Amino acid sequence: MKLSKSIEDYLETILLIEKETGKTVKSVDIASSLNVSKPAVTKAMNELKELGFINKDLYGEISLTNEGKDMAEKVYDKHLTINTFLQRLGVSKETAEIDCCNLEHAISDETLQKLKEFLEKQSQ
Amino acid sequence: MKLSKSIEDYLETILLIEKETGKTVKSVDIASSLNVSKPAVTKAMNELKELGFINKDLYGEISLTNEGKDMAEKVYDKHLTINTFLQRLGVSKETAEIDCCNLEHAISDETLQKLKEFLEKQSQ
DNA sequence: CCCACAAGTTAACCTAGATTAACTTTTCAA
DNA sequence: TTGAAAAGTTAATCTAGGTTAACTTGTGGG
Repeated sequence: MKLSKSIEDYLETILLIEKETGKTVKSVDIASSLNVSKPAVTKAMNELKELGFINKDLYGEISLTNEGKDMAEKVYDKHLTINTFLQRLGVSKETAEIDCCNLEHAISDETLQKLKEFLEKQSQ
Repeated sequence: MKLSKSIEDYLETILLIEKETGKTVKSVDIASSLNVSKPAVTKAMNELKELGFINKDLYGEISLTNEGKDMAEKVYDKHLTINTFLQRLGVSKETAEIDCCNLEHAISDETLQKLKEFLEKQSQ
């Protein structure tokens, strides 16, 4: 299933807030984390619920379903791999963090795999 | 100046058609090359003209201005660099070509520079 | 030369993903 | 316990970048 950049960003953000806080996620935290408005979050959450990626009822808090968690972990894994790869290449921490947020939505599984292989070879 | 992915794609396409044919470019060729409709090209050309990147009058043919050519070359350079880099990493020709079309719009100048340095080191 | 078809444009519309304004619901501190 | 502030939702709107349908303009072969 190919998700939009936007939807991937929401999924990833929910995962990160869950990881950080260990709690269910509030809409307002997603909004401030992604720098979007509250209604933008409401709409995105409706879509994520439709897709079966989150549990949420009206005015309720947000948590990832198993399927949602899988998808979010996949996106976040790309993020981490690309970030590490770029820094290994000599890109600054700051630029690597910015770039990987964009690149993570544009990279194929095959290429991601090659990045991982490169990193493994390097660390041996 | 930060251009949209879409505008970058149009610029790059015009450059490639110019390179291939050595002539001015027809709207219909851009449409078929990018797999978009003719009206989509008309709109994009209006925007590119506004931006000073192409010369064109109503019902006329299309050519890049110096500024447009610079921008287009910059995008195409990213394309080539990323393509070469990915293949050097072991990514298949086919996937490299697909991925670099997406990645070229998402990568910073700093990261591009590091890719180039990597390729130079490799070839020494 | 002329007209049929190719090329280009215009208008109306669609979708995704945002926004602001105004409303409803929830929560927590006095 | 209650009411003000915080959180969430709804409605209306915007923008970018597409589409199709219908129109206008350009052009080359008979």
